[in-house]
Amino acid sequence: MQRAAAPRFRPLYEQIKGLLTQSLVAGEWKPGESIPSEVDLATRYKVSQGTVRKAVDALAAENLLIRRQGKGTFVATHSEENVQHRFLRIVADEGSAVATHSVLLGFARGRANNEVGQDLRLHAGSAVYWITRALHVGARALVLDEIVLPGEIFAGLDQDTLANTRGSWYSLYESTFGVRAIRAREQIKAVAASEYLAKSLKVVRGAPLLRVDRVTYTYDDRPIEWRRGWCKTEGYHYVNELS
Amino acid sequence: MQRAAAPRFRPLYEQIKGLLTQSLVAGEWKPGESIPSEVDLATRYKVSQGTVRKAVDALAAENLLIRRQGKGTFVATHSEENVQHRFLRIVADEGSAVATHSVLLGFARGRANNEVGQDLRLHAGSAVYWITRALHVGARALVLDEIVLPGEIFAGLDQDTLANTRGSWYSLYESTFGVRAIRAREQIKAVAASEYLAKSLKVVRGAPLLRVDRVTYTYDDRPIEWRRGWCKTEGYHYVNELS
DNA sequence: GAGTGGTCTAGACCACTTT
DNA sequence: AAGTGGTCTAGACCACTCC
Repeated sequence: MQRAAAPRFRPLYEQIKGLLTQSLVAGEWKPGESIPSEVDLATRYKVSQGTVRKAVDALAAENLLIRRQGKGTFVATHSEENVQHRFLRIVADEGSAVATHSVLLGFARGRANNEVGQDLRLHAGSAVYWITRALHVGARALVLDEIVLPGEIFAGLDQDTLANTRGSWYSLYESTFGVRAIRAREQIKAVAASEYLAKSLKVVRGAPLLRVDRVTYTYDDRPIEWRRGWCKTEGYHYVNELS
Repeated sequence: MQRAAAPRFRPLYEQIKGLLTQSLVAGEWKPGESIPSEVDLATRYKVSQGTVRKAVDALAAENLLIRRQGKGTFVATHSEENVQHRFLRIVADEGSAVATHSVLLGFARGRANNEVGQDLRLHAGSAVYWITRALHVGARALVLDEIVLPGEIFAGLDQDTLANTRGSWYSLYESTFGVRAIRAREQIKAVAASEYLAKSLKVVRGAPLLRVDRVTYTYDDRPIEWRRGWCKTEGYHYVNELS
């Protein structure tokens, strides 16, 4: 492979990384499938195995690929057990993961308001799906979520599909709409429960709740989902590792 | 270098990483200083430069070392401008970093209670410093922190030192006590402001606050600091990147 | 045993910083 | 020009998985 004439130096392995990402976006290899072996990729791109290796390492570090010694390199998916809670940071106070199930409360087609439109980089008034759901732990509601999805990306989404989805919604996005959630940014505030929230979450009005805003992105930092969740934190908390 | 006979395979570069970490712990290279060049280290450990490289890469990924092309590899420090906010996740709603200064409110020698003792892995009743401070933005208090430090590690700590510390306390720990904060774990809840908190933060009693518990660790996962902070989130929020 | 990713080496050369 | 980290190569061999 020829190094592109560049005003600023761009390493070969980054170019390879870009080509691999393109193939991922184009769906050449689907979530859960294995990609070609390192030697095959090296042949294909006419570089050494070491260079392919560095590109794959970078994508694995970003959780786009998963390496398995002796088996191969696989396209990451949200359906796997071990990543079910990849974006869920709420745990019980004792530290155990929460087993939640989703209860659909509302589903509507609508138009993006200013706040959502800006976060999702949509034109004002773009068509969106506006969804409300609760996350239950056993019989008790722990989180109430408002979820907004761009109509263009999730065309044809319907209520029944969502109501029947078990596990993470991100695996649904992936399998049904070919949209892969890669990273997310959360903004957290403490707020007082409104009348409606208090009733839904069975707390007193004005009770302190965690409000978690999330924008989720796919490849190339393209936003695909807007969320606002209100979470009761008695017996539960939000965890974060800093380094 | 001879590969250690091992029941389970342990890569060479991990062993080198361990040796480098030992030197860091022992203080052979101090924060801000440069470590020997890759070729020097390769000679010293009798391995190839590539192997040293991989070990250094790993430590750089953990933020223990900082690589600077053309200059060398340096021991990370908390005094640098760009890492001042390494552990501070509170930002203004517009996204700009907050410029805070610390105001010391209380300083006492005491004994660890059960909760703190457990988190800091101290024996019940161990001597600790018990500190209260506020983080101000301009004239307004934004966060109220309770900070507990093990007496053994921070022997000789006094009130004036803390009161005169500008910037992150972690640089003080580093420079004065040789204790390097490496990583931290935070647990976040929404709580209602107590009488005392309401007065300190100038909010109404019962107002929702973010309660952020943090345990900070040094090398080998040894806990060095316990914190509980209460944070007002009007105009500010806690940010987190998920991937 | 064959195929995969993972480690390690030795050497060449490039990009960046300082002298 | 010298010294540092950064890239890239080619090849050998190791560890793991599956047939």
